Amino acid sequence: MPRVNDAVEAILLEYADLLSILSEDPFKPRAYEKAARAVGGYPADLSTLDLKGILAIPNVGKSIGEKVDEYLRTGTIAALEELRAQIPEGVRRLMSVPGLGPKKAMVLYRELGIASVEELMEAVENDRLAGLRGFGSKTQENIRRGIQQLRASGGRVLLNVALDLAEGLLEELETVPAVRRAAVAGSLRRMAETIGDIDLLVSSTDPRAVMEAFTALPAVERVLASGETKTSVITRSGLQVDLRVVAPQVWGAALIYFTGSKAHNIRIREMAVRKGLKLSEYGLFDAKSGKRIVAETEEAVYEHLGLPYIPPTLREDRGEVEAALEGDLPRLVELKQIRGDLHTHTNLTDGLAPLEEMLKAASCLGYAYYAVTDHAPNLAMQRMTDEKILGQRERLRKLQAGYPKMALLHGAELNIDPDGNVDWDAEFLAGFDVLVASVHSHFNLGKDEMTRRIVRAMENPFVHVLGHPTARLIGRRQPIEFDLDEVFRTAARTGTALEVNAFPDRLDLKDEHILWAKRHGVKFVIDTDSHAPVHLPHMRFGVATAQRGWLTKDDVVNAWPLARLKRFLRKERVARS
DNA sequence: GCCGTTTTCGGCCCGACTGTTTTCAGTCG
Repeated sequence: MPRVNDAVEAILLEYADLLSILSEDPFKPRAYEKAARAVGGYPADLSTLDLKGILAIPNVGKSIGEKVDEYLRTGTIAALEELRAQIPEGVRRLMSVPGLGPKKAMVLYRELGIASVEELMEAVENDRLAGLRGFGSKTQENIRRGIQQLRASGGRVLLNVALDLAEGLLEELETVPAVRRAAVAGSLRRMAETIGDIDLLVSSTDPRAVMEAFTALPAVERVLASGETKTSVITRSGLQVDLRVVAPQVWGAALIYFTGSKAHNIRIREMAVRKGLKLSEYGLFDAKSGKRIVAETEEAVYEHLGLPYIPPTLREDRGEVEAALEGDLPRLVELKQIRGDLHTHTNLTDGLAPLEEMLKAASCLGYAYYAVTDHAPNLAMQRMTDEKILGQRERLRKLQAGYPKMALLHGAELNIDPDGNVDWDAEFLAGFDVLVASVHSHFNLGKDEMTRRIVRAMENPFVHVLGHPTARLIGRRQPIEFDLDEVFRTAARTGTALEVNAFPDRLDLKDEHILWAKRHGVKFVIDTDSHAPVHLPHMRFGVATAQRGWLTKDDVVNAWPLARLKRFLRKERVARS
């Protein structure tokens, strides 16, 4: 179930956006943004708090606290409704065009009445922006390109958003008496990085009752179509959900069919044909007699095709059918094999929680080791100093006694500057247990320059991990451009692990690049980049992405026992210095 | 609007980049 905290976070962010358009005071919207982040990262469920409890959340004071309380009691905020009445929703969406902020969005609305991305595109095409103060030819071109980028990402949502919604719907469906089994299918079951719509599968002998219950769910805003086998709805969050209902005896065949991918299905259907069989969502049939052979479980269907079970995260027709036939399917890394997190933050820099709280939350996950890697000084906005990070190390060493089962590692997230240098000199760097180095700025270097920059950072003997290698933010920032082969070769040569960043808007490296890098003999680390305790469980998205990149336990250094991890960190340092 | 003191109001992560300006506003991270 999505937490109500997430809904409140979204509401406060909307309030902040509207204020940034309407208010001259730049600090007010920032106060709402800070409060929104604090609420999203707050460990307690807001619905369990009274006003006093709400006011205990950092950065939530009287004014915002009362608005949150109002929302929890009534489902709406009067002040927000007033702002909404002044600014059409489309104007707010203008700000999602890269390069457009609140001020320019307001100029467009006030001067030209532009209140949607579509109207903006039309205005650009008809050259109506010319002469508008602050909108020169380059700005117009940037807007045009920005809109194209926006369109390319379509109406897709991030994996965690779709999964929260889907799991909530499943929970509710499972309480319906007519529902035998219920599962997520489609791209969401394959854990693709973004999701266009949610596919749910239910088995039942009474489809009509299931459909009635489904369309009556509170999350459903509008029913697009509803029949005996398929119903499509739009949820309040704007996401489309397709529900299919099948007979219990064809569950497995239907699950394969609706999980896809389409390309994977085509491959295995072709295999069936060559064997004199026919595969559909209703089962595997003998082509001649039309008699059903198997359908009840996925395993049975694959087995009768002469295949082992293929995990959903592999079903992309990237060679998994061939590998299955050869008996070469990888034994994919699993969440329960992950022994620690090597990239996390605290409120010493831009995290939301103090060191102690992060450690406590991590130990609840049963980790054998855990690294704290706050930002280094060159990311000036974080105001890190040598004294602060050494003080943190001292605190961490003292806290170790309280965690007999979890080794506490002290690290930092270094900044790779345009020349490939990182924060601090060798002597200072040598004092850390683990160091992640990442690109945080200068995203627009030429490809060769960018490649040299990253290669140089990996050649630094103290850098263990290249953090979020392409620096992309899904739907918001394009990946930086560099020579992937060169970087992957360097990672293998220098023994630098490439990060699979599990944060849902990063998932960086992405699945295809992981698969590619693995062929170079690279080792990986799956990290959450957590900025609050509630981010630590994002590990599942990183593991799913690693699975989509065919990684096994042996490929992933934080699936190794502590002793082997330490050898990796030590050995590589010696070998390269 | 929040916070922390300077206990009643002033500061609020800081810096770079871009495109537009003619000395800077807006946007971004």
